[in-house]
Amino acid sequence: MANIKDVAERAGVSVATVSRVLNGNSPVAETRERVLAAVRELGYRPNNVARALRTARTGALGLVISDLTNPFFTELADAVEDAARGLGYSLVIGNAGERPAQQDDYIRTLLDRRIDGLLVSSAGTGSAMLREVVASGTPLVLLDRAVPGIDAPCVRADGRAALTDLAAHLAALGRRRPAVIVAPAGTPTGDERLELFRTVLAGHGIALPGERVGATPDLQPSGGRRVMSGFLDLPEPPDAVLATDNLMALGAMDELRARGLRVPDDVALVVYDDVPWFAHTDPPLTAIAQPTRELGRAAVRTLLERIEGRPAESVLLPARLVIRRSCGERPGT
Amino acid sequence: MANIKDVAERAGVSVATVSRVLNGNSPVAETRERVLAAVRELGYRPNNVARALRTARTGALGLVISDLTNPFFTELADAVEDAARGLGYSLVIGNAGERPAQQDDYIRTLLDRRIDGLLVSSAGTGSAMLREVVASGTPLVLLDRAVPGIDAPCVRADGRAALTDLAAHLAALGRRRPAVIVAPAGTPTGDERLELFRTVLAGHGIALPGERVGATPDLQPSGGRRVMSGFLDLPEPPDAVLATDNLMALGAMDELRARGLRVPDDVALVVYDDVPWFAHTDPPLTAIAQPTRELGRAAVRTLLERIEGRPAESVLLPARLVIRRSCGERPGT
DNA sequence: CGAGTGCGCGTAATCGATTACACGAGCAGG
DNA sequence: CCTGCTCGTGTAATCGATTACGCGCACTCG
Repeated sequence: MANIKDVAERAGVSVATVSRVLNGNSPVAETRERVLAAVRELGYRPNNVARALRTARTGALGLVISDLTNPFFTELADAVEDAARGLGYSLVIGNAGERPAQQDDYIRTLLDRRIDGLLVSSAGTGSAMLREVVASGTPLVLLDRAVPGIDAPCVRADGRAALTDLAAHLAALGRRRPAVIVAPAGTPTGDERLELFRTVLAGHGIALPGERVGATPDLQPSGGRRVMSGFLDLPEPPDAVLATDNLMALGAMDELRARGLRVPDDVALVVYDDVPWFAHTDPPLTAIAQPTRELGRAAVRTLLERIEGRPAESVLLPARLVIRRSCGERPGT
Repeated sequence: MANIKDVAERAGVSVATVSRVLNGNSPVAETRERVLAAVRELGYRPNNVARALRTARTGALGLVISDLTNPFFTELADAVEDAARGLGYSLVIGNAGERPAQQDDYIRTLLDRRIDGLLVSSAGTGSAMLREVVASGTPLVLLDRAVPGIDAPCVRADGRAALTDLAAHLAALGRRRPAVIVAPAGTPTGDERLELFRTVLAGHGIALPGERVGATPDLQPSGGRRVMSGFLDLPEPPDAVLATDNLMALGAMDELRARGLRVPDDVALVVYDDVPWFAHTDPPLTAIAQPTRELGRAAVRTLLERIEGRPAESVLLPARLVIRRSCGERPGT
């Protein structure tokens, strides 16, 4: 591949001039056309590695995502990628697969690659590497999941309004025995969503006893199914179930179908995360939609603030309740 | 951040020695411990940008994927990422969103970044940049979609056996009027799947007339729904429908439900691509499962062959039919 | 005891760009 | 006509690593 020296020779100028023409940092006159012609003829493209070494800017962002195959994170990654490209950055992606050790591995690799900034939706809460990132001075923005003790802006969705609406929705439909399938303890979002929901339910005089809260070992369908099975075996089974993550809801539906129960007639079902598929299930699922693409965009924007040395705030975007048919007909519909 | 010079000073040796200790290329004796100690104390990590410049190896692979939000490609990307990491490579990802122009953009960026190798599941068939990649000598492997005129190994799934099984399955269940929802013309996989299916159906004396072949403008659910609607309006509507890509099947199901038709009683439904969700729909969908993760692994393996200068062959892995309940009960079940 | 061998290490070139500094030419003002 | 700008360009340092080459020392062997 042609390098800047080849171009300089062909145009009969120095490498400095070529660089200046290409970067437009300082005015260049008559040689300009000759340089551009040489560039065209040789098909020259600047070597980004060399440029990165000299300028200490790689033009790449790192994204460490907790689980790429989870549709919520897929969409988030897609949005981040899109936003990054729009701003002229490439994206180096790492999938932690919900394993903190692998996450640390990735962060290390990304730091070694001297990415300009890092986005992390942390798998665990006690990452030593995250601390190192902060110490290294690499701009960091947390995505979807805050990590206590890490001084970095966090971009995520606020479920309060949506959960408040949901509680009202369920109350209006006469559901009095809600249950929640939560992510394993330690996943910050799970616990938080549970507590919020409990609080807003209380506002309607509806209790959420511990027996109707079931944690899964992971975020997979199988766990959702097991928890749902436990709920249905209770002397007083729930009449409405909220799954705090999307995949778990699938398993929950399987169990309901296997027992011949119907949604929403026998049990109402609500999912946290509105992945496109949920509009196509039978019945279409009422869901709490996080503004996924906006989160991705906001995260990149926030990261760029940090990269450019400006202070950056955490961002909290409201999630909203999308009412479909899995809780029963809306009153007045 | 500390660099190799800092380490050398602290250990009282030259930078060459530090490099040698760290890379183990040539024997180093007594100073070894001092160097390692200095590395530890300073928290030194080699700068990958500088290393890449010098060695002309970045340790990064590029993946340009046609549509990251399509579950098939999500899983493929995940598998590629996993395999790449396992071999010590990072992955720079680009989502073409089925737009050839954006794909070319990405390929260009990746070449500029001097990635060691490139994986592309091409959005279009006439990419000028792909030609340039080959010309540039950057190792290239095509993924899932072959591109005519591009001399690079292609890793994809062979649906012949699965479609043969499917034809037999449908024939055994007495379905005589199959239909196919295909991807827009120009998507190589779509056309190929259609022709294969037509051929194997003929083996059972079943025809696939043009009126029961419907193309969608994109791979989205809405298109699938429109095509299905057209099928159902035919004087002789189909009794079995194959969707050649996963998302289109969702729309097709929507249309069936909207018309009060039942799967499989009224219409059998089969999907190309077995995304995990299909096991959780009602009814669970019979699908043609591509060996997605194996494809990802094979692609990375093939790319590495090319990177290391060995010749590499195309890979064709068999897809298989996963029978669930969307075509009716299996005879003998 | 001297020459040869090999090991361990330092010096310096190199990868391909950016950019500080200097220099020559052209031009304006006094 | 000389001084001093400005403008355009070249020279060379620099980013942080790897690595070819060479040197000195210790050891071995004749």
